[in-house]
Amino acid sequence: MKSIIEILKEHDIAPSMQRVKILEYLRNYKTHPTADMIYQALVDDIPTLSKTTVYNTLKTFTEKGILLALSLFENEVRYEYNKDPHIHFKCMKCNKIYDLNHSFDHYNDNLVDGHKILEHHVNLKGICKDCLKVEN
Amino acid sequence: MKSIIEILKEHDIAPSMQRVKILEYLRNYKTHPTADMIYQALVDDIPTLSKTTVYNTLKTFTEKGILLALSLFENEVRYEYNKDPHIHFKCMKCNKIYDLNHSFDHYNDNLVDGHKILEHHVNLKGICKDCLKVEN
DNA sequence: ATCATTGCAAACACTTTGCATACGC
DNA sequence: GCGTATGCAAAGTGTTTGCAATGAT
Repeated sequence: MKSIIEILKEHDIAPSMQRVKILEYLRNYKTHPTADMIYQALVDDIPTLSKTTVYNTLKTFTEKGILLALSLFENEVRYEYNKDPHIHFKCMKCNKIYDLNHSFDHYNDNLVDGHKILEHHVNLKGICKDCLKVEN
Repeated sequence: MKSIIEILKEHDIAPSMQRVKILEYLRNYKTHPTADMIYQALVDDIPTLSKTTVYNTLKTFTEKGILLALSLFENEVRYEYNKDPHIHFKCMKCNKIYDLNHSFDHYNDNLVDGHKILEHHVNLKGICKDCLKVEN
């Protein structure tokens, strides 16, 4: 597996402690965290960490194409590292967000009603496998 | 066409000037406005209108099922009245949001990877018909 | 020494809350 | 008159900005 530092360099980003830890976190935990969740997770490890740095870093990563910024179902931005085609599913009970590996080429490079489609985001909502178990 | 007051009563909402105007606006202008856009559009007509009332009203309408609150592509909530099945398309150039009448029953009442799907939101992004014309 | 990154504090934008006033039946 | 809707002001979130201190080469 490629090292975090390699990935940063490939994207023309100078490695720093904070940047490495943040990207590492996003690569390890595919939980679509918010900036605040990332901050909370890392501040024990880097006590001087500031939220500003987290925001700056996420912005840089997103601009350079390492991360994807998601507006899923609520009014907050979530970030993810995974770039493989997939869709999102959010459980209405436990609020967990799952990646589903349903590729969805339906609209790729296509014209729909005369509009040129460049991206598509499919967000599903319902009750997840685990919560269904608890219900029954 | 059903009157706004009828619709309100059907949903157990006491009609008031503000409520009527807000729902009227959303029924007439299918632009997926934010709370602020609605406020700006109506404040000339109702000079005493407050944003709190707009927020309260949108919340009530959403809870009672008259409106749908959308987290489309940015970090802000947009509201729509239209409940027919459709998907959203946002132009990356002019930022306009279109409704596309592609019903999308693909995932309806379905289990995907063991999760029970209750809602789906399909958001497309690209260049709209009009902006394509300007480009060429 | 230079240039970029970090991080505090303050500003900002959007939304919610507390509460007194006003309205409608 | 009573109960609800309204709207001001203040508080609460999530995020951005200005800028001085720090860090890396």
